[in-house]
Amino acid sequence: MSHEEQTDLRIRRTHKFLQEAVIAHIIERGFEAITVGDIAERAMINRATFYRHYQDKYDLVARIFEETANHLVAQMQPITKDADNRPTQIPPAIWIAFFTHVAEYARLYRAMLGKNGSSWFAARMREYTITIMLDLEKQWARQMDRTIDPTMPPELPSAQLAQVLIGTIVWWLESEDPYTPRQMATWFHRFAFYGYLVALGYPSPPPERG
Amino acid sequence: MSHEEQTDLRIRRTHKFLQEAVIAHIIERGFEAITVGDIAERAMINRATFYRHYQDKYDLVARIFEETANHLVAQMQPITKDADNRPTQIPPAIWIAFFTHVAEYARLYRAMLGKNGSSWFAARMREYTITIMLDLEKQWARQMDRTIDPTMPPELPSAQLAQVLIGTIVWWLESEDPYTPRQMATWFHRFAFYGYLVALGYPSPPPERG
DNA sequence: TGTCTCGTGTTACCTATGCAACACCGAGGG
DNA sequence: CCCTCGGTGTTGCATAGGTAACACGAGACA
Repeated sequence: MSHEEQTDLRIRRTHKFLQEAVIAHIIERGFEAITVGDIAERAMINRATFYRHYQDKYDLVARIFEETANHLVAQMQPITKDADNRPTQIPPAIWIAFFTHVAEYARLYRAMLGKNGSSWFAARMREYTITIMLDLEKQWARQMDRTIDPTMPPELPSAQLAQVLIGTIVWWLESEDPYTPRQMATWFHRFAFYGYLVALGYPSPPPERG
Repeated sequence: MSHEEQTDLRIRRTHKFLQEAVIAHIIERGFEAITVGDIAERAMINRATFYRHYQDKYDLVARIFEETANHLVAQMQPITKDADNRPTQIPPAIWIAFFTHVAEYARLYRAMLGKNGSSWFAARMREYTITIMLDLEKQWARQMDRTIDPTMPPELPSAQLAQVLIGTIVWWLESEDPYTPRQMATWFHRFAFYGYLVALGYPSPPPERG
């Protein structure tokens, strides 16, 4: 964050324009048809400069998701524990923000995750979500007492959660009905997080509020 | 034009972003309230870089108009003479393009030319229109035979034309009714250009078409 | 009155980017 | 078969731009 703020203005500009350009192109023509030259031209960035920042177009798209995800996670700090030592904010505003982001770039995510999408992107998104959740678990473990089944692979709940998240998004994007980000956040959270918290060792799911 | 194309990509970017930034700020907050720092920050351009390209915010806005005007003039080349050796294309498509541009940046021009506008901008716009018209007259003079009243100051018709143009724009922007750019182009041309051409020495106004 | 803040211009130094050229590769196409 | 063509990825050099600092002037305000 503040780490991001103090990078050279030119670098921030370059990242921004390349990201906007590739998103626009994905929406218009799909991902596979795009060349690095297309992206660079639209972004008004020299192609050589592209390679100084990203390995290829896959790297660029992957980092777009990662950066927004990081941004969202950074806002997750206000998660606190309630009187019973359980996470509050249910469904967390952060998930509403996340689904709002997905809605905003619906055509992008549909292009990347849908039937003609790039499977590497779904895989990458899953991977990254897992690492994020593992990090968050460590923070929470510091904050709360909980007893974990020692035979359970520790990354399993995160993998399950990531899978539910992507599945929810795909279903949403292909759904006919215009459900709101808040609805999706609620339903995702209700389904995924209670099982997730129980899997992590919380004896009973916290009550729903908000 | 091709001159513009071969300038350094960074310079084109910088100009573009500074121009977009100042226009957005003018529309939002008016011209006088803006500082160079505001423009630079919004454009993601360092303030020092601003001064490498423009003297101050006045210079920037003036050049925006001048560049669009130059662009429009460059498209005026297809003006030809008809069988009677008079300019064709009436009302010229170029004036429709011009009023379309004004419509697009209506809030900008309203802010700059309206009652609370900056009088220097109107003056600058008038000046620049005059120089453009004088240049065009020279080209036409090469192409056509015409007899000019030798006692008439040669820049007067251009000054009159510029004044009519600005007056037409101001009236349009403050008008309640949504006249189209084509209508405005027609009415401007009908009023201003016939007198203009006669003043330049054409014995009779060309017939209306298009 | 002094000084504090804010906007303006300007400068010296460093760096990110543009540009042009290059080799490489895979897909067509004669 | 060779051959072009388009896209990839890389490199050396020139330069536009970022950064931080500076002096200056014009209010605001005690």
